Amino acid sequence: MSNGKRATGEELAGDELAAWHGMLEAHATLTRELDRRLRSVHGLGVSEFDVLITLFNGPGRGLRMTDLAEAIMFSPAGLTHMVTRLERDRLVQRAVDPGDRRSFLVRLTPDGLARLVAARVTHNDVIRALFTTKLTSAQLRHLAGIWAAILP
Amino acid sequence: MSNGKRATGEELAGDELAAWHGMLEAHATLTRELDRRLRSVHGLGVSEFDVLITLFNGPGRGLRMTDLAEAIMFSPAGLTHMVTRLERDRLVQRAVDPGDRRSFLVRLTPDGLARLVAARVTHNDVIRALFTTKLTSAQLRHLAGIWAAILP
DNA sequence: AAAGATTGAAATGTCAATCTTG
DNA sequence: CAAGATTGACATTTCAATCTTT
Repeated sequence: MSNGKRATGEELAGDELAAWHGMLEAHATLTRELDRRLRSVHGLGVSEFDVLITLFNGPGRGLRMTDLAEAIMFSPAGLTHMVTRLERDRLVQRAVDPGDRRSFLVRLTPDGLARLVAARVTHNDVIRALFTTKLTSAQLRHLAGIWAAILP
Repeated sequence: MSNGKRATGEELAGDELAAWHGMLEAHATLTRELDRRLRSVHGLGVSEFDVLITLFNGPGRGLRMTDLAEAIMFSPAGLTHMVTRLERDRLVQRAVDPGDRRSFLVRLTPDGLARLVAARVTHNDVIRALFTTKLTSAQLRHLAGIWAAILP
């Protein structure tokens, strides 16, 4: 019984340990390299890229602060700080939501759109080079199923 | 062609996108919950736990700063700050390496060992509850193989 | 000079408290 | 009062520069 699942209280071992530890290592390795490349080539960190791509995919290239924070798994305060930086760099713009004046709509500026489009190429290249092209189609399919089973 | 791998320059889509995005979401979700639980029950964050468990697995319950930093994927400076905090809390102890006086050996104290042993139960319980028990044995095996294919 | 480690400054993100609008 | 967002204080981690030993 050197592999497989164990009972509560026992140590993680075998595939259980490899599955968990592998995710930690893979995540750290991939996001660090992605961050390094995005930062050196485009002056954007992974977090900044996530904001821009999420806005890009939103209706009208924009989103409310709350919805944006939820989408990228940021705290409200954290997002405020980040958007303040991005607005200073003229990549996004805030405007009061006419429908609910408590809300701010964040939108990509033309500069932000241009930076995003350029960075997206690097982003996808890195992910393919370090991740998806190292896996078979079956492995990619399995992985998608695994995340679906774990996430609510 | 709504699934599978794409050529360079194209957008991530289908299983490729699900595999990548799923890892980001799963990692964030799992490590946050793990951190919350470890912190509230044992007063340890995930990073602190990683240091303690890595020392525990080291020869003689200790490691050199450099080797410890490498094992937990920390920068040298980051590890120095962290070990300073852990030493203040009497969970680890630094001592000059007799063999090479540039090095410091970090060791678990009795307090550190006790905290680790207690926290490890919570740690393993959370990982099983949120992760490994939601997957079949085949999925765990696939996952282990996937990380092996990606990591160098 | 190179390796091991540390120091202080800077960047990033979270929490608690607060302000405004619904 | 609840929801949306912000503010300031704090914790954590990294980078560049530095110190000591090999």
